[in-house]
Amino acid sequence: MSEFSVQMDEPIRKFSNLNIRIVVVEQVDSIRDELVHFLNDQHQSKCTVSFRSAEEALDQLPLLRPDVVIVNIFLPGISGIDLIEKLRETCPETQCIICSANADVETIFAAFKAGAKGYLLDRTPPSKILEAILELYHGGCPMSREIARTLISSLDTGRFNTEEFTKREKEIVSLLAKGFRYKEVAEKLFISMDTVRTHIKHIYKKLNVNSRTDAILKLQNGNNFNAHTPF
Amino acid sequence: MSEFSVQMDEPIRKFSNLNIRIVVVEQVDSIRDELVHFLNDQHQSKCTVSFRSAEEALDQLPLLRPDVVIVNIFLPGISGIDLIEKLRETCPETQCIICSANADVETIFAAFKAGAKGYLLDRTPPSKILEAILELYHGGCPMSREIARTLISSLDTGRFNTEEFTKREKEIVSLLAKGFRYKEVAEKLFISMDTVRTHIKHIYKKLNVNSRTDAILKLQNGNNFNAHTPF
DNA sequence: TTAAAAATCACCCAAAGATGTGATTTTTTA
DNA sequence: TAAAAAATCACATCTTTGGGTGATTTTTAA
Repeated sequence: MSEFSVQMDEPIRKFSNLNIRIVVVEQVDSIRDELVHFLNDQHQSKCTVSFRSAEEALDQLPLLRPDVVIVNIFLPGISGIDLIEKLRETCPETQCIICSANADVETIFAAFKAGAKGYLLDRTPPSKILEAILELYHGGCPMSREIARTLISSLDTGRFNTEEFTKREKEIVSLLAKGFRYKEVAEKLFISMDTVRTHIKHIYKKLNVNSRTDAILKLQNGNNFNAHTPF
Repeated sequence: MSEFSVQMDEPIRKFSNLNIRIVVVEQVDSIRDELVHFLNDQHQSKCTVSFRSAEEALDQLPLLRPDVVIVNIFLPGISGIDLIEKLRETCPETQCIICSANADVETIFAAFKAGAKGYLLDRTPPSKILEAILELYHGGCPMSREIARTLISSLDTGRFNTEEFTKREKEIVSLLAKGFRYKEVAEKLFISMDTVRTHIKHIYKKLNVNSRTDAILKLQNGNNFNAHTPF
């Protein structure tokens, strides 16, 4: 069995001749060469070019416009994440998979925010990288198991007991989170500003916070950490 | 080839006798029965019990404590998401996969926030559901391709041109976003509150906002919508 | 139908935030 | 090294927010 997050009713044509055009950006010669050779040995993929730094890649990629770029996060000079960030401008059709030894939430988010569509751990063997490429090519977002778990678990934390809120309070919380001023909330809901204030007092009491930002953080990230979380 | 987000250097033992204990919660008799029969025909899985509503499931599951529960999001009465939410208390070891026809970001986030560890589209055939179960059992987070794409793309949006900020401004933005008061920021950075104010003025000007919340929203969600976005 | 919960409003005060103007020192870079 | 950018601080003012107290009306649920 295999890898990556995939749409399940559309099996991947593992043995068809896709000739997906791939570029590898990896500083370490041995790793890069092994991967490039492997990809060229397969009938689904073709990797005629590779780079050892983001700078070189940025120079050439807009001309090459490959289907997929495999980027190591750790590069000399510009990082893999910044490279992906820049490629979205110059190579909008190209999809990127990032390879990283890091599996912390911050790095994962940074990579996906930058525009990566896949995230593999560094030690992933070439055969599995090819599977990820195929997965990506077919519309999925290939991730190492650990990455998927970290990502999904980071969404999990939150869940403040929003059931505690009344209907009106939920409306107000939602407007607060969008940045509306008390006055604007009042106008939107056709109630007085003092009433808005009262609702907010109740909301803050229930959330055990005392500022809008803390309330939003608590509702977004769960009971998590913010500046005023006592340790 | 196959499915789901997976750790790639630990191949799943597809043909071993795992006997993963599974429970299915699905309202539609035909779908439920087909899945249950399929799972019982496999040597890796065993599904001796199934329910057609969350209420029934909540009653029995704490006693059964299965390895995996397959929950349809659409159930009579309590929804699949709420069921998962409640199970985390009463069945903390049990892992849940949700099945849903919905593929919108809100529902996806709600499911994972509730504690789901996998998310499959409704039309997923039993054989693929089994693959998802195996994937989950091995520490992954199985998702339909479309789900993974929607989830990852939702992270992508943001990315305000953070390059515009100076080093100091980035520090201050980060503290602001965590809910620290001006005074606290000043103390943390060993500068005066007036200096903090000055930096924040510059930050707001660059972001073209005029409140902390709007700044955070802009940095989180990109140039997106907030209360004061002109239409 | 009665008690509880939710929603409404008012008034007051203090704390925090936003905005403007002006200025000095340090660091970066052309 | 000279100009530009970044970082620092001060003072003033006004707006917004947060918190306390108290009260009435409407809705919900026991």
